[in-house]
Amino acid sequence: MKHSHKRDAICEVLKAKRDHPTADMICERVREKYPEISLATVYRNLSQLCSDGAIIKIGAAGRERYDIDTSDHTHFFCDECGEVYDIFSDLGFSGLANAESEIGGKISFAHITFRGKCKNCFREKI
Amino acid sequence: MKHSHKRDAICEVLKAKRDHPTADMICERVREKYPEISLATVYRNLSQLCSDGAIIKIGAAGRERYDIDTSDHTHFFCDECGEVYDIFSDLGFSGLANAESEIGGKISFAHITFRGKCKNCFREKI
DNA sequence: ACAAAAACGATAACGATTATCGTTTTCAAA
DNA sequence: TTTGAAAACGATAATCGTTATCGTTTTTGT
Repeated sequence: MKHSHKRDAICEVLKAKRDHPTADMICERVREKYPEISLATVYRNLSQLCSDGAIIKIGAAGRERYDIDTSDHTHFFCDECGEVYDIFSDLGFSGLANAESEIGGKISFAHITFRGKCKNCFREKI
Repeated sequence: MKHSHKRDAICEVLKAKRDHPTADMICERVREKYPEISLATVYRNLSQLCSDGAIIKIGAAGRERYDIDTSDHTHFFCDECGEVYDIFSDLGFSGLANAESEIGGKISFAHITFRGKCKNCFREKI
């Protein structure tokens, strides 16, 4: 895993604040250190890091977000404020075999996301 | 639920073949009956049907697909041929409470999709 | 029959992402 | 430490799915 300085900075940004930023959020943050970095460079490095398996893309149609935690976990999108949170709890997900036998093929990947109101936004509704 | 002729035709197309077509697939198929229909009309009617709750959009980042079956079920995307299949099996999904207490908010929606190889593509690999 | 509302087709606009291209930086071998 | 090829870069054009605009046509209720 060789890293250029800018690619390193992108990883640092992802490590520093685990809020699953979008490409342009990452670009803004890296600019605090490298004010001249181009959005193209951010995208270029993000897709490279993805194919290296160093980071993952969270499937957020139309506006991708990135996560440096590649371990198996789930994401929660707050419909109110747009924040994205990690979920590490056991989801008691046992029906994979059922699903697999229904389609008669091979499932390699289960993608789960949640939507709703986060702690803060839920409270504010009072 | 008032429907224009073209909007009806779109629903017919969705009923006729449950392969979760994209907007332009739908456009092509409707053109067999209405050769002059515009892709804009297809999109306009699809989003109207979605907000009426008559159809659902399957979250397939970058290339949306549409399903006239609005009942609670899951989708399987074949990575090989791109086809999308329904899954109605019980997924034994019991961990919602865990997830909810972890985030401390309110989960209103769980979105699950599967990826892998479908029956046909899995067989062909022999 | 007729006016208002809804739907339409063509096409421009949009926003996120990717590709192109000429320049700059990195880095290992000489 | 020079040097040359590979990698990375910034700027910007291009792409692609989708949405918005707008002037025209069709439908609908009276």
